[in-house]
Amino acid sequence: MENHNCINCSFKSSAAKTLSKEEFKVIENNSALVFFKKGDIIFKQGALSTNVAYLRTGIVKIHKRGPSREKILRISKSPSYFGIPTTFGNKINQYSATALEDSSVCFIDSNLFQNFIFKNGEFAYKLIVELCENELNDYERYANQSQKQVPGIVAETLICMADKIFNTDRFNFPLTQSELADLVGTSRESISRVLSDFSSNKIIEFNGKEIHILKRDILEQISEKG
Amino acid sequence: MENHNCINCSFKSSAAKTLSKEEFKVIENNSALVFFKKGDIIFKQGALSTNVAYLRTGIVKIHKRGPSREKILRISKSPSYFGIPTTFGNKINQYSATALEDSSVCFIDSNLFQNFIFKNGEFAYKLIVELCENELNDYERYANQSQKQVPGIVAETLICMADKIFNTDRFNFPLTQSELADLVGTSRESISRVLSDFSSNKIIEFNGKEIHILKRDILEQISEKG
DNA sequence: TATAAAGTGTGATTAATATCACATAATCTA
DNA sequence: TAGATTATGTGATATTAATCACACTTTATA
Repeated sequence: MENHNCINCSFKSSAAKTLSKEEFKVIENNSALVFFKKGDIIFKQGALSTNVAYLRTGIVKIHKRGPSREKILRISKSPSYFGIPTTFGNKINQYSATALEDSSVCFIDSNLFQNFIFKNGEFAYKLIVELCENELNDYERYANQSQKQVPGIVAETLICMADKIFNTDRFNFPLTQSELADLVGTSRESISRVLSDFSSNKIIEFNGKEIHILKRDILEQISEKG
Repeated sequence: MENHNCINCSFKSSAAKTLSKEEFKVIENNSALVFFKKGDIIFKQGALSTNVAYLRTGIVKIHKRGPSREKILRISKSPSYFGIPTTFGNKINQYSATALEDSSVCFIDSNLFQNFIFKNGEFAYKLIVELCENELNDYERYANQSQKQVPGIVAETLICMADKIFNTDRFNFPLTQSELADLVGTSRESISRVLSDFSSNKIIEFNGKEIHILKRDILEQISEKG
């Protein structure tokens, strides 16, 4: 559970490392590397999906239309696969992916990918392990968030971002407050109030885009209390 | 996405079918079939996990301690695997499983299981597909529930149970109201009130344990509205 | 079968947060 | 750089559902 690099965790590229150089070349030669600007849609819910997406550089959000609004399911930073469930689980994308920073994505043909799974047991096994870790992580967040109040979830999210995406307590926040609301499942206004509150209590510092966690212990306390 | 047989969907045994008779015998001979009574704990969060659990008969709940209460992550009916993520994702169980009805579970040694993945690409591939479907289903429920109010989630849950577990609109409800509260993420009292309300409006009929969906269209409407 | 334990129903109250309304600030874009 | 668009801050109000309290009912168990 240590290799994760996103909120609610996409899996890392460790599976890919089990391929030999030759095998990896086959993948490289048969896949398109595409660059996306911040804000660009990488793939869209409802569209046909025939490729596995592998994030080489950048940060993306995985999101899905809910009954009344958009829900951000996870945020994933490179390197990670992020299109496997939607490609192998269904012919039609069940969620969208959008670049939060300039990003590059390798689209691997799903038949090619399937071939490697068939032929390379170790590769398949690592994929399975990573999908499992992913699921455990979903469960963790799912169990937490349904029992916490807004300040607790926001605190948890900030800590998680610092630890799993940026590896520092000071970073440029990749989301608007509306998006953060869609991630934690609350309203934009509530986010604004919670952040103001954290800020006026000197728990965090933020000016527009940059977040600086000043009192991590208190933030953790708020997160644990709910 | 059609093969599912649980709420928020565990995967079916289709992967196992790709094994030859001989291969399947090896698994059968090296795994223990254990019977559980309603209410028995099958495995427990925090315990060491060295087996993959395959539900042969019965219904189980997968649950996890949250910060303030228990959260039911999914309900799974046979036939299905339900211990893969916790076995391959971590050495320690990240969630518990408890029998909701008398059940029988086949515990397959994880090394043996891993062996089959290594050797049988088709088996591995089907497992991957099913894990992916699982994840998409989690996403679906996750996106829905965070945006619906209690009556909407309860309506959705009842419909889902009727369709995916019992295949009929009249069934013995496998959960207490407290458990249903832990599943949908609300309080026991709210569940009681919502069910009373549905009942007095003749949308459902229920006497203790038996649920009968009388007006499915209205229930669906409530579910969609939120 | 008596007694305990677990589960359920329902009113009153409280608390959290959604919603509405609008002001202000930042940022795109022609 | 002007004007438009998008993002944010904040008060007032409404609403949903949590919590508390307790009666009642069903189910276990000695």
